[in-house]
Formats: sequence, structure tokens, C-alpha cells
Amino acid sequence: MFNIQKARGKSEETRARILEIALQSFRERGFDSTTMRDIAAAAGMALGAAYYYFPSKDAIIQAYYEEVQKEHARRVSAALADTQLELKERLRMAMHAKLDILQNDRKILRAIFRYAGDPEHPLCMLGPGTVELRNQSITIFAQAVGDERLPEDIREFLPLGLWALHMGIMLYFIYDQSEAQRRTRRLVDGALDLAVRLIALVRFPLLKPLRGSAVQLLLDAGLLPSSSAVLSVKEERP
Amino acid sequence: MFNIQKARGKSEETRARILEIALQSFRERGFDSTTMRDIAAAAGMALGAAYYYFPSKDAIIQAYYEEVQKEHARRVSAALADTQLELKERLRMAMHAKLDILQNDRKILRAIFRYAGDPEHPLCMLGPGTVELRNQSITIFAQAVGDERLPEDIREFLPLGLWALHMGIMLYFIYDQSEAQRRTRRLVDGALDLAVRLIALVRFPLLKPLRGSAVQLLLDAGLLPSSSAVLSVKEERP
DNA sequence: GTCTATACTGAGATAGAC
DNA sequence: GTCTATCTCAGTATAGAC
Repeated sequence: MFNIQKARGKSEETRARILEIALQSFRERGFDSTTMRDIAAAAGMALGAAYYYFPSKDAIIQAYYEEVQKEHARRVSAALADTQLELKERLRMAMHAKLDILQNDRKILRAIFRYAGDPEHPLCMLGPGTVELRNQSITIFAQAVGDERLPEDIREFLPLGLWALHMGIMLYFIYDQSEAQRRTRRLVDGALDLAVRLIALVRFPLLKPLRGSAVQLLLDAGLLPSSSAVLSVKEERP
Repeated sequence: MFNIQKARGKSEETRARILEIALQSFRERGFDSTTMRDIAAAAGMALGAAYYYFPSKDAIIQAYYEEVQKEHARRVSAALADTQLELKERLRMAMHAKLDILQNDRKILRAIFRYAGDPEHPLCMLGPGTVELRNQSITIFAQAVGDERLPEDIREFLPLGLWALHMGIMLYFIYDQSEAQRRTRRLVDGALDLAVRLIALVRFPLLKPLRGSAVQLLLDAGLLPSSSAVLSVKEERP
């Protein structure tokens, strides 16, 4: 799928090997069915050694997802540099690129979504433990939007909206039993088609008040990064 | 908060007591920090007895959520019977009623969301193991919509849309650190205000094609219950 | 059918020796 | 860095009291 690590030192090499072996097993047998003992044994080392490199089983997933994000950024950047695509095509490319990377790893994805309702968990994709990762992902979609001529409020909201859509699509992807997850692919196309038409509709100056309300709602909820506080649901006023 | 069980027989009484004690502990110490042995000990019985009534720790959560749904249905029905409210007010009532019930149980809610990305898990709120529960919940919102005069496609979509919104709001609720989760309450009001305005906008006959596309998208994705197959992402054609 | 008592397995995680 | 031993806890018996 993609290279896990550059493997500079011997330590990093070992770490990369453990990661590789673990992911292999996660893909084949699933996350829960793979034990840390399995991983250590397959890597030819004791349990404690595996824990030396990864403080927990979840940390392996985290390392995996970091690689996924890096690869996603790389692919989207490359695709945007080459050609002169329409907005819809750029968004399609960004979404499908993500799914391409994850195509064989749906079992691993499940583990990532496991902590969605657990803000304190470091692996929670909506929690403070993953701000960096999340902002990277939002930035990728911002790049895909590029300098498209749009009203300011839409421009501000769009990357986050696309990121949210992409989270929903990944969730659908996990559930999708169709062959090679074709349904998810069609959903991506349909959803983006609709999204672009919706943007075209909601651009009308007549609808500025409605947009204003929506932006205000998101700001009040702390969901729009007005002050770089993405998705941090903190106390309203100290 | 609400009565857990009617407790007809002695067995049901015991079951109710275990449930009560378990929830108590979940609220105070969290789900993970409470062991089955704690629960059994607090209930003054052996471990095996607790497992006799609940096959797993998750089963306790499931029982809890079933009670929550029942209570939600009860409250919404009662509120709808009494007065003659506007659509927005009915929806507000339905959403806030749910939050009222869950107000002190945000720690327990986390456990419920834990399996969102695990279709096979019986406690997965989006999976086949909870169709019944999910349909009940969607029906509650359908009742809140009532016989409001709406285009047919909007009428078909709205309950599911509101259910999805309510899932998102519960997620926000879990993350909300504001005092008594006031931010979530404001989010509900703002989101429903926006939703009602959006419905008013999208009702225009001029926008029928757009609505048609949206409905078609959801049908293709298997997300709209065209043939009572809510949220079942199965093979497209056998 | 309801429950006790006890022991065991499997898995994540940790401590401390080397 | 690596290994061995150990801990904790969910969950599974099992055997029996009533």
C-alpha cells in the first residue's frame, strides 16, 4: 500500500517491523483477534519488547493512522500540482485518494473509530489527543478547495465541512459490504455532486443571512476554528 | 431520573437492582473503572449471579439504553398529546427530552458510542444488532414531525435526518465541558432553528430536482428505508 | 430457576532483572 | 533494549445448594 517508515536506525527498523507485522495480522484476523503476544511472537521477540516500542496496542493503530494521513497529504498534493481540475474533481480526488489508501484496511479502521465517544482517549479522532492529525486532515481539504472563488463564509466553513463529510464516508466505508466497497465510491460521487450544487445554491446573496446563522451556530458551538480552537468544546466563559 | 423497571417478580427485582447498582457505579467511577466484580460485590452477590442476569458488561449498557429509549418515547408522546405546538417547538422538545434523560449519564453514553465503528458488535448503534432500537428512535422523531404539511420527499427523509442530527448532538453532548452542558442546549436550539429555515427554503418547487437528487443518493446508499432496510449496507444486487 | 463459591483462561499492561 | 514474571480484569466454566 505505502511505505511505513524510512527506517534510519536499528531501533526504527525494529519499530517499523513490528508495525508492519501487526498491521498484517490486523488485516487478516482483525484488531481484537490479534494479541500483543501474537505480534511479539511473529516479530520474534518477547512481549515486553513489543511494548517497549509501542506503549499499547492502540499506539500501533495511531502510528498506522499517522502514516495514512501523511500518504493522503502526499497524494493530494501531487494530484493538485499536476493538472487544472474543477472544484468537484479536486474534491472527488481527495476523497477517493483517502479511500484508496484505506481500501484493504477496513478492519483496522474500526479500531480507529472505536474511541469516537471517548474524548479523553488519546486515539479519539475528535478529541484533544489528535488535534494535530485532525488539523492536517482539514488542511488537506482546504488545499483541495484551493483558491476557488467563494464567499468568505463558505470558504471558511468548507474545509471543516468536507472533513466532517469524509469522516462520515469512512464510517459508511466500514459498514459497506458491497464488492470492493463500490457503494461507498458512488456515495462519494453523489455526495460531492450534491455538495457542489448546494454550494452553488447557497452562494446567492439572498441566502447570506442563512449562511450567517449557520456560521454563527458553528462558532458558538466551538466547531469553527475562529481562534484555532477546532473541536474543543470548552467552558463558554471562564 | 426514571424508574428502571416495574419489578414484577423476584427475579426481575434482582435484575433491576443489579442494573441500578451498576449504573450508579458507572456514573460515579465511569464504565471502564467499574468491574463486574465490583457490581456483584455491591449487589451483595457472587460474580456468577451478576453474569446470570447480564451475559456481559455491555449487556448492562444495552439494558440501560433500552430504558432510555422507552422513557424518551414516553416523554415525547406525553408532550405531544397535551398541547398544540409548532413544528420547531415539537422538535426542540424531542431533542431536549433526550438530553434531559441523559443529563447525568454522559459517562455511560461514552460506552454506547464505543462500538459505533464496529458493525458486528451487538451494541453498535448503527449496526444490525440495534435495528429495533434505532427504528424506535426514528419513529419518535417521526411522531414529533407529525402531520406537518410537507412535500412527500421531505416527509420521508425528515425523521431519519432528525435521528442523525440527534446522534450528532449526543456526540457533542459527550464532549461538552460547559456547565450543565448549556452549549449543547444552545446547539440544539440553533440547529433546529436552522433546520426549520432550511426546510422552508428547500420546500420551494424550484428546488424539487435538488431534493430528488438527495433522496436518490440516500436510496442508493441504502440509508433511506425504501424497503424497511434502514442502515443496512448490503450488497447492491445479489 | 436462582444463586454461591471457586478456579481457570486469555489478554492488556507493567516492573524489574539482565 | 530485551526478557521473564507478574498483575488485573473480563469472561468462562464447574459443581453444587436451595
